[in-house]
Amino acid sequence: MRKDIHTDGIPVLCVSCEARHRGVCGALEPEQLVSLAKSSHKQQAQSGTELLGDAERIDTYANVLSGVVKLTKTLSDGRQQIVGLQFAPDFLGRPFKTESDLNAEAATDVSLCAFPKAAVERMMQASPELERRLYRQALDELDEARDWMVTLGRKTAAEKIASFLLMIARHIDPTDNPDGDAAAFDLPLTRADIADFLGLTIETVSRQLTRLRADKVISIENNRHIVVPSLSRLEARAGN
Amino acid sequence: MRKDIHTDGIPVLCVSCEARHRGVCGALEPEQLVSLAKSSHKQQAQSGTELLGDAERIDTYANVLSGVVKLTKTLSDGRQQIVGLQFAPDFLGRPFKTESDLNAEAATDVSLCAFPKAAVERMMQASPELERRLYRQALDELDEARDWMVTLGRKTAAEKIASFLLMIARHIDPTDNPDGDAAAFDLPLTRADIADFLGLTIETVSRQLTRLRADKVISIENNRHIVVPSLSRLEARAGN
DNA sequence: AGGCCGCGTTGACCTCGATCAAACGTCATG
DNA sequence: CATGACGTTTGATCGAGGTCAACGCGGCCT
Repeated sequence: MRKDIHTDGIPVLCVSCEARHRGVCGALEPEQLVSLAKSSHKQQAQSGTELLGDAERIDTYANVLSGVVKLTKTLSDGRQQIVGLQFAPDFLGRPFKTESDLNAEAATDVSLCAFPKAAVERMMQASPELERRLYRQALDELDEARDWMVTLGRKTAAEKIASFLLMIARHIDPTDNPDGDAAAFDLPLTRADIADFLGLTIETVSRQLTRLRADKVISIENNRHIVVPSLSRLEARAGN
Repeated sequence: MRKDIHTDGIPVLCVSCEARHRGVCGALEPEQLVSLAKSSHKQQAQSGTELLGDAERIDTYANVLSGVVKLTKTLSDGRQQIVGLQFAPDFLGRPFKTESDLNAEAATDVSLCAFPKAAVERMMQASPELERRLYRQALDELDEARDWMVTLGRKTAAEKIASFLLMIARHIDPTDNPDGDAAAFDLPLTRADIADFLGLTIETVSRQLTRLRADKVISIENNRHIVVPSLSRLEARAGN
């Protein structure tokens, strides 16, 4: 599905963006791509690793090539909230700002294509098309954030879990089910992460998952692998 | 503070944007401004009016000149969540999309400077500077949305109310208090709106406000006018 | 006047989800 | 093997906030 091309021995991995019409590279001319690729480096990170310099001095942009990155915010007493999840081939970084109170952390093992901030911003000046793409992604993220505000503010725990599973199912597994009503995927988050994402506790997350299993809406293998026989039955529990 | 200029008898009201370095007009050359102003029209709306065509077929962009606009989402059973508040001189509209499940409604009496979508998008093509500004506003809104996700997901009712009052205080009343620790303002929202904004019920909102008043953190006049003797004491209750 | 409606407050009660606590399975380690 | 760390599940209990209900207040109608 993804074809990696190489230039000067440097893999222009972010070609994968183009496949889903998002991200940086689809917007650039070939010679611009090469120039950007020269300043980039591929980066692997294990689950749990902090990315992008621990929320201070953001000098790196990156494309997510595989895995899931969680964006978190933490209150002074330790309460935490996940405010965004970035899947491949999302773009990671905050233009026009050098600092942020956001933390980016690898939720699963992650591979990134990282660029120095300066290179991307230079490229953005040169290519209105690139800027347009980043603008679009920001608007998409804004839409997603607002959707989750409804989930956080107005849905019950059961509805939150159902909504979360649906969201994951939409991001993963679009491959082998030819528009069937079923889905199967590995959860990219631990129970603790799911709790931080939904504004719940791990116990509540666990109980609600158990309840969905007892009701035959999902089945769970190895605590991580989820099988959804009928997405529409799951949707009926999401409360939209 | 705001100076309205006139061109061909059409008031280019959105000059007010420039005053706060945001919005459409500051990014345009004078002749572009005139062209845009010709296609614009000022619009007044009473509190409660639906704006931008009831969430379908968004064909209008607008600058908020005065008042507050609430962006809401509603679940099928009627539960509602406010996902954004737009103050002057924010820009209202969703580029690159013709529909949205968002509702825009006047929270207070509002005056707008409305443009046909086509005119703004044409102008955006011509002026990278304009697009850049809109991009920046989208990123700012994203930051705000993520801040509120923390509030919605992880704060107690008391902390939510304190955070809300602080947010309002920052948006209104920056004028007469020369960086003092005090503030005073009229709430632009009803109790029901505050509840929808914070993911609470009106009763809880009312109780928490009463509690803040009992603790002398705020005083309330006419149910709408709030006086905050010490913003830092209020901040201590916001739980950040 | 009286009555009604929209908005806000207050009280009594209950429920959903948090909290506290214990135990389980699966690893990697000594 | 035992040991411990980690993620997860399950149970018992508690409390913050929701629900239901009554009432107060001011404005606007006829």
